[in-house]
Amino acid sequence: VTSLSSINDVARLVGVSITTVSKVLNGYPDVSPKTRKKVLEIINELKFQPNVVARGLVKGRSWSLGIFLTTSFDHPFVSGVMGGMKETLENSGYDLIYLAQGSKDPDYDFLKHCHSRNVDGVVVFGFSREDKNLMELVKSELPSVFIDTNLTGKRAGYITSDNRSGIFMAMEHLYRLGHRKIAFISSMQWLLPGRVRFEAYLEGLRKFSLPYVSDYMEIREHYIFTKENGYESMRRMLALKERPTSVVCGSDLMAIGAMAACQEAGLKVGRDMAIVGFDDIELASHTVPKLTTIRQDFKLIGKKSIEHLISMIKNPHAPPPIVEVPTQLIIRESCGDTKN
Amino acid sequence: VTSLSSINDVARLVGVSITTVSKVLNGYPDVSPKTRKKVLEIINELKFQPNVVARGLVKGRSWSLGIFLTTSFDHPFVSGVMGGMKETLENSGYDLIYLAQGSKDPDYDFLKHCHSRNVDGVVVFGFSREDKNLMELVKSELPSVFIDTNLTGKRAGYITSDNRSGIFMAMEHLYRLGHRKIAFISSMQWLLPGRVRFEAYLEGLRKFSLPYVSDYMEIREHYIFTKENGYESMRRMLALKERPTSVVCGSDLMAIGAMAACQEAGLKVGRDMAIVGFDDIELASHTVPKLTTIRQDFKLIGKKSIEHLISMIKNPHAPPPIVEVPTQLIIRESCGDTKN
DNA sequence: TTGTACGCGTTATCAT
DNA sequence: ATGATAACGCGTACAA
Repeated sequence: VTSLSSINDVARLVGVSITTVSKVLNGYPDVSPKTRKKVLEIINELKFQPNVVARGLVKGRSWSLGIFLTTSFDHPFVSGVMGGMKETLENSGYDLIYLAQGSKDPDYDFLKHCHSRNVDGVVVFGFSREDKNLMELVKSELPSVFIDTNLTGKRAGYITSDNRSGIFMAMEHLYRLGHRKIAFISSMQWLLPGRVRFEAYLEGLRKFSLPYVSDYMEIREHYIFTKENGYESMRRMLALKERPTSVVCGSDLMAIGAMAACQEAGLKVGRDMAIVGFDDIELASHTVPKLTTIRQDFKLIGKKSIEHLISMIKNPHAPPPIVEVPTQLIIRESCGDTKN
Repeated sequence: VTSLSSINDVARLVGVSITTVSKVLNGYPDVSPKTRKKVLEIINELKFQPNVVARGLVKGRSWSLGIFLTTSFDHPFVSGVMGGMKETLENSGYDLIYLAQGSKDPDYDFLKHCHSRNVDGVVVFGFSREDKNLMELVKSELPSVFIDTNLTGKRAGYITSDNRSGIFMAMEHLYRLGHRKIAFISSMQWLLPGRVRFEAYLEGLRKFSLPYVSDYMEIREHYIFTKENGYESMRRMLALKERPTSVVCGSDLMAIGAMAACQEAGLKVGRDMAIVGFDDIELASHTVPKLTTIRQDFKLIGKKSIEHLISMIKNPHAPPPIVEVPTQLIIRESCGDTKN
């Protein structure tokens, strides 16, 4: 679909060349006041608006950003982050193009798709850093921001949460409450957050001089941050002769699954077992008992990713972002530390 | 950003005109096998991919769809529906452009934005049907699909849930359980789902020969489907001399708020008060007691909206959709009908 | 079978 | 102050 009225129509009706119209459109000074006035009138009359696509073709700037997704939109993390993007997008002049990747095509190419759509920059969501498509993007000249994938390049940076501190806060909280047997249930080693959280857990063990007990670690490779996996892992832990008194989970959903396993086993979460989650999704404040968790600032992640992307586009020398958005310990009831 | 290599580069390297390259690109028969072969080779070598934007300029088809949002991405309804869109989008050849509306500009124009971006069609999410922007869209030639707004035009249709049946199912369920005092807490008369649900409630009253008690209806105009509003409304109801024994809520969040109000008043939901929600968001199955609710098929709504939009684009005579996606009663615990 | 010329809607250079 | 003209990357009728 093309514009109903083009710059040609405006020019014709005013009786000037399209060059002149273009000049008033772009605020050039060399056009007489009366001509400018007439042009503006016709523009209003015709409800004309310049075609940003055609403009992009000649200017080399499309005023559009691309976004790639692995998981779907209906995922608290994705939708939360995109919520943050939306606000930054408005009034920025940029539109956001969801680049739908055909799952059919085996050698589908991210970079090609970007060029084909003329996007000025791209946001990439939660892919593995080994993905050859990402490697290509990183090496390219296209400004790109990765969320939760620690890839960098001349024009590529990333945004993620400060997962390390998050895990530390969780462990410190438990430690202060007297826990010495702190288990860990998490997922997906091959994605940044999974890796970092696990490493932080190990580091935390040393930090608080806690013993390394491999039975207390459930982080199978193929794991995903789901309720079901949390449930299964917790069941295994509960079957241990000497079971942990507390568990740090890689996600709220896993924590919720773990809570279910405890309740099923007749344990009271918050008294017999302390559990802390990660994310602080809506659900976390609605469980019984309410979940103590590490909050990720979804909106800020989204906001920063767009801000940095635009900044890189505007300024060729802007350094690619490497930012860790602070996490926060939200104390509720699942560690038994409140009156309940 | 423009393509690294253009059709010109290919032509030059092969030693033919760009016309010939274009022909192999578009599968024209009139090109010799060897020429075609050479062209294909260079295309691979250069990792060339035609610029879909430039192509759109000349063909009048951009292979892109627009989407307007009132609320943000981080809303169970929006993200759920978009999840359904995603799957249909992949392999469809279309990309989805989030059209960010500058909140600054008072006379920002949807249609203009669409033309400016050359989108082939547009999905509009949850605006009021009185919105002048929507009126303009409906009257235009641009294929458009409205979600939860019953607007139609020559090239415009809508998709929504079968809210009416949903409310009926809820009321019938309560009626069968013996309830005769069925209250209604809902919101936003000016949006389609709000209106339909309320009308269905009134109709249900007649259907089941229940008395019209205005005290049992909380549907203030400015209301939004939030937990807080559900909470407030329930409190008011509980203060009634003769209070209802059951409540149908316009959303799960409202139902959750209502549950909180009941518990605060010392009532046991499921025994002293039956509550049914609407939506079946993730949260609904995690409340205590678990929420009985009317499920909307988010994904199907998303799927259908894209399918119909594409079909309208491909076929100028395709009738605009007017579809109501079935809803479903999900019986859990909040009406006291299960062992708990 | 191949290439010329024009057009899509716009901006930019350079005369006039 | 204004307007040809070329260009952006591509498709296509028509001529060769």
